[in-house]
Amino acid sequence: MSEIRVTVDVVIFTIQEGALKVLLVRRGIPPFQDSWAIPGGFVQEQESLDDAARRELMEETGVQDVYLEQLYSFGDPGRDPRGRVVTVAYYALIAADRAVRAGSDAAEARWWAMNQLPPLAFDHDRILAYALERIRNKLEYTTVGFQLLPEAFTLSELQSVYEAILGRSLDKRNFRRKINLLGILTPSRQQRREARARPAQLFRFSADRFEKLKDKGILFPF
Amino acid sequence: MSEIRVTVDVVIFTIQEGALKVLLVRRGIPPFQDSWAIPGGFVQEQESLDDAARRELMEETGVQDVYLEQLYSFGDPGRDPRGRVVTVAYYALIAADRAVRAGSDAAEARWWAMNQLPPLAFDHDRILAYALERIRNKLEYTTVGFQLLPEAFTLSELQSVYEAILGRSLDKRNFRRKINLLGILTPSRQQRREARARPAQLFRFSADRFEKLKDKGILFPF
DNA sequence: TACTATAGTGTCCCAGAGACACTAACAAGG
DNA sequence: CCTTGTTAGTGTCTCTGGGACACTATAGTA
Repeated sequence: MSEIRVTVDVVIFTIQEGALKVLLVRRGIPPFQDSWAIPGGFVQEQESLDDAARRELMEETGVQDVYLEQLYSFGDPGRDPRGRVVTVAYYALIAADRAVRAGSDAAEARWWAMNQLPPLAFDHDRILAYALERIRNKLEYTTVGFQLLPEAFTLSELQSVYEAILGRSLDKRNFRRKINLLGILTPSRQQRREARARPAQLFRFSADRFEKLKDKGILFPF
Repeated sequence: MSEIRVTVDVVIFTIQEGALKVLLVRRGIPPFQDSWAIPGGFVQEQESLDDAARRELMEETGVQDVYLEQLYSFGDPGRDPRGRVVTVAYYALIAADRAVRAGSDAAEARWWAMNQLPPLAFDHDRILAYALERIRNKLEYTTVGFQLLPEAFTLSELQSVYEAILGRSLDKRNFRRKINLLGILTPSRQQRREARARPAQLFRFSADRFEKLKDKGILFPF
C-alpha cells in the first residue's frame, strides 16, 4: 500500500582553491548511467534521518563531527524512473584541511566547483541550487562560515570563504569591523607566514563567547 | 526491505480573536487515543508531497489556494509506536474569514490557541514548536502576514496579526512607517466602521508592486 | 454636549553597513 | 643593502533603518 522508499542525499561542501566545491559521485548503473549525482542512500530500518545522513557522509568522505543540517524533502512521483522514492536532502560543511578523501568505495567521486557543474542525475540540480541558496542565507545570520576552515585561520582566509560562497567580493575593512564587533574570535599566539609577504595573525573561533551571545538571542548579521 | 511509510502532517494556522490558532484533531484510536494531533495522512502512490499536503488541507478545512510551505521532515525510529513512519511536515496559513469549517469527517477537530495547547500525540509538540519558529522568522522578511487577513483589511488588523504571531506588542507609528516604506498596500475606497469609534481606512495587498520589488532582490525587513 | 474608543500622524536618536586609500611587514632578487 | 612585490592591517564619513515617544481626529453613545 503506501510504502515508499526513503533515501537521504547529502550535499557535501568544502572550500578548495578559493572556490566553493561540492562532492559528486559518478553513477555506474542506469538510470542516468555515467551522470554525476549527489551521494546518498536508503534510510535503514533502525536509524534516524540524521543518522542516515551522518552514515552517508562517513561512507563518502570518512569524516565525522562536521556541520550537518537537513535541507528539504523532494518527493515528486517520477523523480526516479525506477519507482517512488522520497529523498530527504541534507547538506554538510567540511573544513578545508579535512576534505582529503573523496570516495571510499569503488565509485568514482570528485569535487566540483559550484559554478562549473556537470550534468546531474535525477532532480539533483534542484537540490544543489536549493543547498546553495540555503548556505548563502545562513552565512548572513549564523556562523556556518567558520565550519569550512581549520581550527586556526587568518582573517583573509575567513573573508575568502565568505566571498567564495556569496560569489562576490567584500570590502576588507568592513568585513573585519563586523567580525570584530561580534567578538567571537580569539587571537592565537601564532602567525601564518606565507612566502614573500607579511605574516598574518591566526585566530580561533571561540565557541563559548558565541554561546553566550546566542543565549541572549543575538543573531549574527554579516 | 527499506520501504517506509511516509505521511504528511499539515500545521494549519489562522488568526481568531487576535490570537494565533492552530487546527488539531482528536485521535479516536490508539496509540495516543483521545490525544490531539496535527492533521495528516499517508502520501499516495501518485501524488507529490505538495499535493498530499494540499489534499490533507482540503479534507480538513475545505479550503484551497492558501499559503502552504514545507517545514521539515521528522523520521526518528520510534516516533510512531506502530512502526517506521517518516512524516514531511508542512504549514499553511488561512485567512481569518475563510477558516470556517473545522473538520469535514467525523473526527473531532477544533482550533487551539498556540499559547494554550493540549497534550499532543507523537512528536507533534516538536513539529508545532518548529512551525511557530518558522512563521515568526518568515514574518520578518516576507509578506506571509498578509495571508492571514481577508482581501481588504485595516492597518490595525494587520498590526494585530503581527503581534499575535510574534507574541509581543509593536509600536503603532513604527509599524505603519515600515509598511508605508514597502509600498505594497493600495488604499481601498472604503472604510471599516466599528461601533463607537473612528472608521478605519481599508487596504489591499498589491501583489504586482510586491513582485517588482522581489524581482529586484529587495527583501522585506519587519 | 460630554465621554469613550479607535484611527492616524512626526521627530529625535542611535546603530549597522557601505564606500573609500594608505601604511606595515615580510621575502626574494639584484 | 636596497628595491620590488605581495599580503596584512587600520579609520572616517555618510546614509539608512529602526526604536522610543504623545498628541489630535473622528466616530458612536449616553
